Amino acid sequence: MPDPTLRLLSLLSLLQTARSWPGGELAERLDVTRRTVRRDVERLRHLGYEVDAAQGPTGGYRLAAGRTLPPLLFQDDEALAIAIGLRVAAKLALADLDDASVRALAKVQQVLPPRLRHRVRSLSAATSIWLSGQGPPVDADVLTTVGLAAAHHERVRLAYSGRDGHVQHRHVEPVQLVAASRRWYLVAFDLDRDDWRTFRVDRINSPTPTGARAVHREAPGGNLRDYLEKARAQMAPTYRADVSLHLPVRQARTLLTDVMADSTLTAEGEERCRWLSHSDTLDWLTLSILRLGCEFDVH
Amino acid sequence: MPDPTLRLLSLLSLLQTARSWPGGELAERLDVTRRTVRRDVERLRHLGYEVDAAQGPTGGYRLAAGRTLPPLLFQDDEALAIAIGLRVAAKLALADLDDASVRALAKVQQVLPPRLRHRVRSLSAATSIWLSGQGPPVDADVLTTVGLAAAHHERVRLAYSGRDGHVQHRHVEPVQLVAASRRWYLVAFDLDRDDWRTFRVDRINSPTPTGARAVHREAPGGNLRDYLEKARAQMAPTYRADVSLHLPVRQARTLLTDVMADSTLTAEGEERCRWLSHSDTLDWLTLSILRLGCEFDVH
DNA sequence: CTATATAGGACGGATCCTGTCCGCATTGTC
DNA sequence: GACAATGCGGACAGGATCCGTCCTATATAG
Repeated sequence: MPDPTLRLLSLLSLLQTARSWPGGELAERLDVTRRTVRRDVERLRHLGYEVDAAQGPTGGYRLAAGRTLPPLLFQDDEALAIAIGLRVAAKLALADLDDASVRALAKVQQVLPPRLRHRVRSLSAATSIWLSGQGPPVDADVLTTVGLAAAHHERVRLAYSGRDGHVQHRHVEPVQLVAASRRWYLVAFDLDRDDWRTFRVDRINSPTPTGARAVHREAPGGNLRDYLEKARAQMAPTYRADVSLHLPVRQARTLLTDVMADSTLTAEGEERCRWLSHSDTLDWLTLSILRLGCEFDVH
Repeated sequence: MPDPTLRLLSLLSLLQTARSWPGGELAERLDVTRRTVRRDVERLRHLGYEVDAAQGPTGGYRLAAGRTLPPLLFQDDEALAIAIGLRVAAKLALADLDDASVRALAKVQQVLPPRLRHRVRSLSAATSIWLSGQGPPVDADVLTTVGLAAAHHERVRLAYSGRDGHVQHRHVEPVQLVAASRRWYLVAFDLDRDDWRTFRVDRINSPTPTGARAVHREAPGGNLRDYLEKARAQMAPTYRADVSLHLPVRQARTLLTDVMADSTLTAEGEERCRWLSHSDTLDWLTLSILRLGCEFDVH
């Protein structure tokens, strides 16, 4: 192990196995002296990674939470678990995490050794069963493909199914993925229409990056944030709910944190509260309420 | 940026953003010459990480899938997404991933900066709603605590609820987490009983590592694998199902990959198949079948 | 008290790293 | 077809770094 960089990475990897390592054992594994191990630990600390050390016969080094997130080194099966977990997280489309899960998934999948790729596929298929009925089915591969294209500034050809089931072929420049009310949307510049469009990701099929670089464009309406807000409003919910929940308002608030965005909750006495919400699918609304597992009156 | 190790990590981080970086830009960011960047890329390749390079004016470097999984560097929100995804994955208790998700989760949580910890908590609470009814509720914190203790070889005190709801306090040395038929089990040495025991994790409450190191013991029955097999058999399913599914056998097999373990599937003509399965909860069985969304006859 | 841990200073020789040259190959654009 | 921007890699030299080998101090479990 002649390269100090490789040795530091190995050291990080060892420390991440969540057990305590005596310096002597580390020295043996890394094929250096104990003094060098101490120096390496010092370097890790200097890089912002907190290494706890315990003295005495039962002592040793272990990695702790520091200011900075250290580079994470995973085994094959752990990486697999992460990929699967992220696909599930992406499907849930939690508004708070927005596209972070897609970015992380793209990061992992980009470097996933080929031998693990097919296992992700099959495991992912297995999990998808348990998530059916949890909102519209979004293909994680489609998500990462268009998400990566947006990051790469690459053009993409895709098939888009309209409401009537008619399939159109589009040539677009993806810019941003947005999750809103448990749906994924893609903001992109439509080269055929020569204007900005927002696509529902669950209606996108077989997106293929063309390899051509996207032209840098002025954000739609001058400001991407504003445009996204407008787009979200346009993807407006079609159904509204106005129900009285037989729950104390505080309890309801905790239970509904996930769907609270754009909905209001007001107290109706001690034991009840009123919930004004909306969604674009009826299923979703009823599911949200049923999951609370309490009595309710519909207004 | 005087330290070559830190620079190499930064380079990895940049390359992981899934876009193409020209050498000049990297040189500027890392505050070195282009020649040094080339040398660093060479070093990364030598470490087993595949770096694609494209020549010409639109060229640049980007990270690709190699033989080895590189150290992954995440942003705060990406790490958050991973933690949440893994908690969900752990809850689903996929047999194929077994304890890989728990190990990965422990790895991430161990080094998660404090500022992110509470966000994991609240987001996790939000997601748990959508997973209710997906098997018995397992607290991800309990999982990682006992999982870490097993890895650390640390003793743990815990409260264990028996079938009758009676709570017992135990002092154990955790050895191994096992997922079987969508339940988590902990194999541990019970210090009070002075013998090996298998605990259902969903019945464990408030586990606290004592800090005391676990004594190295001979595996129960001389072989941990065998013991686990026996334990799984003991945790035997109480309910059996014998149904005819109105589905071609091949389609059923794909849909049931996740629950196939310990169940048999045989063809009954072209359009039907017969499924013999078992589970320890009735809910689970019915849910499994209902999720298929096909007609079925119960024998 | 003793054994075993971490912590860290001092020193010297070997090694490595980096910038600056250089010529070369490849590719997209004008 | 010329040009410019990109990647590739050899050679060299001065300076920085690294690492093993001493050393002592300090904390902790048994």
